[in-house]
Amino acid sequence: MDGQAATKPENGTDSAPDAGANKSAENSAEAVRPRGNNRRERVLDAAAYRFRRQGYAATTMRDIGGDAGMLAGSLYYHFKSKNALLLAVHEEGVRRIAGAVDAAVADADPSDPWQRLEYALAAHLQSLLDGGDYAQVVIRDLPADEPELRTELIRLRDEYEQRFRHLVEALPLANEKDAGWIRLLLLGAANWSNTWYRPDGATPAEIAGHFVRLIRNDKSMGITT
Amino acid sequence: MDGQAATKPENGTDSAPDAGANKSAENSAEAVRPRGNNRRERVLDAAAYRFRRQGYAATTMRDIGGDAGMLAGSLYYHFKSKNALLLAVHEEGVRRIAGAVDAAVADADPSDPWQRLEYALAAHLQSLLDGGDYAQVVIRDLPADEPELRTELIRLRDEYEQRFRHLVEALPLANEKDAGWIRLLLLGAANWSNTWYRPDGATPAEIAGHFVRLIRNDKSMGITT
DNA sequence: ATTTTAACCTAACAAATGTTTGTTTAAGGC
DNA sequence: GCCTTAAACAAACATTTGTTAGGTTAAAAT
Repeated sequence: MDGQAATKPENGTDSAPDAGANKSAENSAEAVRPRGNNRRERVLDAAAYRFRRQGYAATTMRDIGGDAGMLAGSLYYHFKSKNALLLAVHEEGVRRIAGAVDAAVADADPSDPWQRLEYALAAHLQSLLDGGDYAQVVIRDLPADEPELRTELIRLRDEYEQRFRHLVEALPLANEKDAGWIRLLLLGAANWSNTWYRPDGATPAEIAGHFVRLIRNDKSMGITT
Repeated sequence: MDGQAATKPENGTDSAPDAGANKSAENSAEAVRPRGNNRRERVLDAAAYRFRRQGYAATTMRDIGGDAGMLAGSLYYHFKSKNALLLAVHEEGVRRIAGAVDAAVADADPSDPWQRLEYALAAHLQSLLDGGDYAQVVIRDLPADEPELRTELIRLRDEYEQRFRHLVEALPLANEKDAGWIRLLLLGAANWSNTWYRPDGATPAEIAGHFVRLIRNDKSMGITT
């Protein structure tokens, strides 16, 4: 009984990220040449996509494989375990969001610490809300089991948030002790924003502007020009 | 026949919430009379405990059963499914945190909307940080699968947060449009606080005080007395 | 043409999962 | 004493899980 090809996954039931890349576009060397490790990127994209929507525990290797256009077992050619996949997503996420924030800060007026903070917060929000799934996973997905992995992921995130610690400490505040609270207030509200953010509402830059303005008020003291 | 008692879980391997209630205290009617539905409460406590630490997806019915002092199958006498357990934890959590906030607001000066907001935020933080596991689950655990359940859980939380909408709208603001941003800023930062909160640091009331003060500044306009 | 190798598939494994079914225990009412 | 019933157990169930082992394909190197 049974045994008649019960499982036939073939390709994902719902192509999530972009499972249609190997069509008939054989112009030169893209679809017909999986020689480069561009498939690993697809796998990572699929993992980030699923981890963001369902969380780590609720995501199966078959989910990821389906989205990446391969079977679950094939994933182990690119990553040695599910944990390794999560770690890779986190690392890439931190890389992206940190790069975005650094670039935004570099664009700001070096003599205006409030603007620097606002630009950084806007980039943080942009990465989190409109940017891909990677940043979201970094912020939200911290599995409780496997404490070693958890420690490593927290270390990655703390290293990133260090930037905001410096940005806030550079503010001209009446009470320097407020720096820590301002950072916790802004970063916490930002990291929570995905629960209420709507693409048709305020943009990340606008949100950052509102948040910074609310706590700025007249707290600045120097900066006369 | 047989009866070698292969599996003998008896009581949890690590008594998590408080698995030591049926000792030898048979004073009148507690340990010897499981007639009341006091076991259901233990099950709910265990579920809240696990859901908070591991999240919904990573928690197994055997985990909960172990903590509650029974086998996984026995849980189905009290709750008809794992989803039902999560829903019950959410309902109880909303009941508790809403009750705490309402009580705190009732204690505040009715003519001082800033104090009312601060007290409410303090109670919210207290429930979230020092209060049991229920409130934490309400805030953090929203499983993505089973959209019906998710919708119901979000409805529960939104109903609760409605209180803050009213509290913020009662503030004497220079720009009324800021009410929404203030609510998102404060509530977001509060809901994120469990990632950095340490019991030996600032108390929930102190945290609420700092947060409210940071955005208050001189935004108030009425309230001369 | 042959070999190599990156990339993937097929097929299974053992363990864990949520849940169900039938049975047992013990307390309380009659 | 018997009967009812709340509460739990014991044992399985059908899937699903992460992971592995060996086979297959096609492009690249020799």
